[in-house]
Amino acid sequence: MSAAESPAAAPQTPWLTDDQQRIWRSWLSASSRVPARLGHQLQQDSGLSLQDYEVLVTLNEAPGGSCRITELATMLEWERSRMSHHLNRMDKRGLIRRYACPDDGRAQLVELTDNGHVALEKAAPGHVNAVRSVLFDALSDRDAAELGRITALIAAHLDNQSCTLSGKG
Amino acid sequence: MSAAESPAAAPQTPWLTDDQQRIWRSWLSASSRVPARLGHQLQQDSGLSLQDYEVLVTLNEAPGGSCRITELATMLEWERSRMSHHLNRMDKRGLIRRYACPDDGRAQLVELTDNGHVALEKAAPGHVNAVRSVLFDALSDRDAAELGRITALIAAHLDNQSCTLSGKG
DNA sequence: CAGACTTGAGTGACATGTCACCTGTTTACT
DNA sequence: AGTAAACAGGTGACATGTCACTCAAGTCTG
Repeated sequence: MSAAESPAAAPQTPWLTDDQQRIWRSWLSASSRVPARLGHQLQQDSGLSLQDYEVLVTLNEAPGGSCRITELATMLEWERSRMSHHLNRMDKRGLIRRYACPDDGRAQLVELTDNGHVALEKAAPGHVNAVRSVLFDALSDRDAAELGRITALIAAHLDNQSCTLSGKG
Repeated sequence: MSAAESPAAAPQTPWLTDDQQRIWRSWLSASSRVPARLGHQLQQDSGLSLQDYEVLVTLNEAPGGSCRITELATMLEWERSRMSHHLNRMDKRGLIRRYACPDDGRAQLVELTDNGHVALEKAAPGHVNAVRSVLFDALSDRDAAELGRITALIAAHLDNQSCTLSGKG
């Protein structure tokens, strides 16, 4: 539901083909609805947002149970200021804790609090079920594998072109 | 980067397999980065957000150039209050206009202003190029078709299970 | 070492999205 | 008609995300 892919064709602009439009809209629909559904489930069942959950998981999996804020932001593909704001909120709720990095006076390390661990462990089973229910139950193993392969291609392509994008492709 | 798909397996909870985790994370990464990239391009080049653009396109394609607010929200898969807030903002910027529906005293119709049409026509070529550059340039025709087929399956699956989701899948 | 530059983190203002709730209209049922 | 339910839309409070900016600590270079 996003791209004006053909409002009275302009001179040099090749619009998307009908097929491409269909693909693009399916993608948009699925990629906005899946996280919406999962977010609702998580919020209902655990009082966590999908974002909270991502932070909890990433910290939980970090070697030593902690990592730098910038590192966390990189892993989550978030902007640093978003990370900072979100950690403030999670800090207030007692889910995470920050402390100075001994090796680098500029850096802060983040780790889960006990509350954070508990929240994650309570939320995880329901969330995993929801992921399966929303995504994997819809697909054969072969289709799921295809989806993984194709989304990996897209991600790799984004890495390559980095930020070289504006107007003309 | 989202799901804690195996923190010390709990009794009855089947976690995701390693393959499923990889698929899931590729999907998450691609589906969050694609709109981020497109949003930046659009904002830089046209001063429109991706959301503005979606509204403009949908209205532009609507038969008669106008439609009801709820109808618009349904097409965009947005909540109605989100629609309402966003239309307020776009109204203030002179992109859209609302007026009473003659057939139904409850309803409002929305349409593009001249400014809105101009903004869309200026933004469209760059956005289309960006979509192609970000998504279709990464994929063979066959892969793109596969992506369309699979995302359509996911969307259809979401339609079916509607909101029957909470905890156990 | 001084000064310029880079890096890690945070902040305030503002844009956007969600939730619970309100108002006015239409529809359905009796 | 009379009333309950459903519906269209809107609002305020609050959660979240972005942008431009600041500050402090490390790094590099003459």
